[in-house]
Amino acid sequence: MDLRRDLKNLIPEIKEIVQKINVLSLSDQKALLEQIGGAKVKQEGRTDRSYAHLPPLEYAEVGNVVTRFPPEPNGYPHIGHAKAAIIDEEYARMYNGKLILRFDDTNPLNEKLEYYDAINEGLEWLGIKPDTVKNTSDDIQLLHDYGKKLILNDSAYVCTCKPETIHTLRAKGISCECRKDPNISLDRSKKMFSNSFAQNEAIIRFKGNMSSQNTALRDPTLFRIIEGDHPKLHKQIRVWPTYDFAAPIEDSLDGITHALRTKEYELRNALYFAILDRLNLRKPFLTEFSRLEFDGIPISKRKIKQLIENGIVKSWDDPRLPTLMAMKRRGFLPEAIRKFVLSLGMTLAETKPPIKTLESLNRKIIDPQCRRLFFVKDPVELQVLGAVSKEVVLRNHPNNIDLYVRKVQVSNSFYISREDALEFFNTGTEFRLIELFNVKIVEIKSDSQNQVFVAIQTGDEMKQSTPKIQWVAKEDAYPYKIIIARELYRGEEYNKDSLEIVDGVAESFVSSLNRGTMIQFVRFGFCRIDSNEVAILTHR
RNA sequence: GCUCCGAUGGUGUAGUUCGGUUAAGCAUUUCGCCCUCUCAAGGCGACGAUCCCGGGUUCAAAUCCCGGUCGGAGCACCA
Repeated sequence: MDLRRDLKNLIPEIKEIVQKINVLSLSDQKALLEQIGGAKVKQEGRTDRSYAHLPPLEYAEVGNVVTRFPPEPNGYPHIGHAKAAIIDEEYARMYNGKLILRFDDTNPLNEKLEYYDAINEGLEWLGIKPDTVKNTSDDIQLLHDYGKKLILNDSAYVCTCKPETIHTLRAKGISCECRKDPNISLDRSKKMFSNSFAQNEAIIRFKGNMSSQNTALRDPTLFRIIEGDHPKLHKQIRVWPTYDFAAPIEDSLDGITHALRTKEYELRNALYFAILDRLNLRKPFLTEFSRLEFDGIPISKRKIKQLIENGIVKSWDDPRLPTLMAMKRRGFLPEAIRKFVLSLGMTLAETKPPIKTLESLNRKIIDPQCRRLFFVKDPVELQVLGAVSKEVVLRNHPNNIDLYVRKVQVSNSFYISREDALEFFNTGTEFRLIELFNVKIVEIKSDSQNQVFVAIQTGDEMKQSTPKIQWVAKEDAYPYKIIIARELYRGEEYNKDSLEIVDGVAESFVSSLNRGTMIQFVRFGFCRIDSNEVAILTHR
C-alpha cells in the first residue's frame, strides 16, 4: 500500500530518469544505427536489389547456400511458380549460392514432355538461370534403394489393404496387420520391386506414428505402383515414390541447404525430417511462404485446365490467365513480375495482393520505351472545313527522343472516336487534334448510313487548357482491334465480360510493328502487339 | 471433427525474434496541385491504422503472457 502510494509520487521522477536514459542511449544507438545503416546499404548494393529485398535467411552463410525450385511438369508455369522460383533464385544470389531446378516428375500419369519445356521457357523468360537442372526421375534407382533400406530398417512396410481401409484406419489412428511383421514386408517388397504386384495392390508405407495428432505422420505412402508412360523413363519403372518420400531425399542428396516451400506443406515438415532421420541423411533447413492468390483469377492448374476444356478459355496463353505465357503475351515484363513478387515478402499470411500494383510496376518500366501511337475506338468521320493536305511529323514519345518521329499524310478528313465527337459537339467546346490544329464541331451531317461530323478550324495555337484528342487520318486508317482482358471471375461467378474486343482504326504504321512490340495508344492504354491487326491491352 | 498456421490504413507489406529511438516506414489505390500537345510517366501534397478483440505483466506493448474471434491450410496409392 505504502509502496503504491510512493510509486505514484515516484512516477514523475522515474519518467525523468527514463527519459535521460533514453537520451543517452539514443546517442549511443545513433552511432550504432550509422554502422548498421552503412552495412545495409552495402548489402543492397551487393545484391543489386535496391527496390525490394527479402529478409535474411536463417542459418545461411555466404557462399554456402543451395536452394531449389521443384516444379512438377504437369502443366504450364504460372505466376505462382514465378513467385517460388524468384524467391529461390533471389536467395541463392543473395548468398552467392546455387539454384537447382529439379523437375519433380514422380507421377507418370501427370507428366508431359511439353511441360518440362514450358517450365524451362518460363524460367528463361523470367531471367532465372538455374546452376543445375535435373529430374527426380533421374534418381529413381537411388530412391528405390533408400526405400528398400527403410524396409530393412523396419521403418517402412508394404501394405496391401484396400484404399478405403487405409483411409478409415488412418482417420481412427489405428494401424493395420501389414505393419506388424517386418519379414512379410520384406517378402512383399521384393515382389513389389520385381513387379509381381499390380497397380493398387500394394503400397509402401512409412512407419510413422498412427496415433499422431499430425495426420501427415500416420504412416503415409512412400511408394505406389503406377502403370504409365513416363516422359523420361517410359514404361521401365512401375514403382514410383511419392512427393513425401522423394522431396526430402532429393533435397538432402542435392545438397540443398534451404528448402523453401509454400505454406500448405507446413505439417509435412515433421515427416520430412523423420524420413531423413531414419535414413541418417543430412537435413536441410525448411521455410514456408504463403501461396499466391488473386481475386477473380484462378491460379490452380486444375481450374485453368477446366476452363480450357470447357472452351471458356481458348488456350494457355489467353491474356486473362495468370500463366507465364499469357502474362508475356499480355505485355507484362519479367522485371515487373520480379519486383512484384519481392514486394510480397516471405509472409505467412494468406492474402490476395492487388494486381494494380503489378500493373503500376510494369507501367513505370515500359513507359519510357513505348511509342505513343493513335488508335480510335468506335470511329466517326470528322471533316475539317478548309484543312489542307499535308504531311505532318508526329513525335513518338513526349520525352524519349531516341524513339524519333513518324510522318503521316493528312487531308481534311479524320477519324475520331464517337465518344469524343459527341461530347465536343454537345458541349460546343473547342478541342485540338494532337499535333495538328484546334477545331470546333459545327454540325452533324447524316447520310443514309453514316454520321459525319463537320468542324471548322479555330487556329493553330497550342494551349495547355484545350482538350487534346488522338485521331487517325482517313487515308491512313487501318482497321484494328484491341483485346481487353478482365478478371475471369466476379466472386464465384464467371465474368461474361472478361474478354472484350474493341474495334476501331489505327494509323497504318501500327500494322508494320512486330508481334511483341510494346506501345501506348494515346488516351487508351499500353498495349502489346499481338498480330498485324490486333493488340492486347496490357493495362491503362 | 482433429491438428497446425495467420491477423498492421481500401489493398499489399516493413517493424514483432531482443518491449522504449516513430502511436507506426514503404508501395499501391483514391483525390488535389505542378509539369506536359495523352485520361501515361515525372514532381509535390492530402485522405487514410487507438497495429483483430478482451484481459494481464511493465514506468513503458503492434511487439511479452493468458483467453477469445475471424480467416486459411493439412488430414490422397497429387505435388
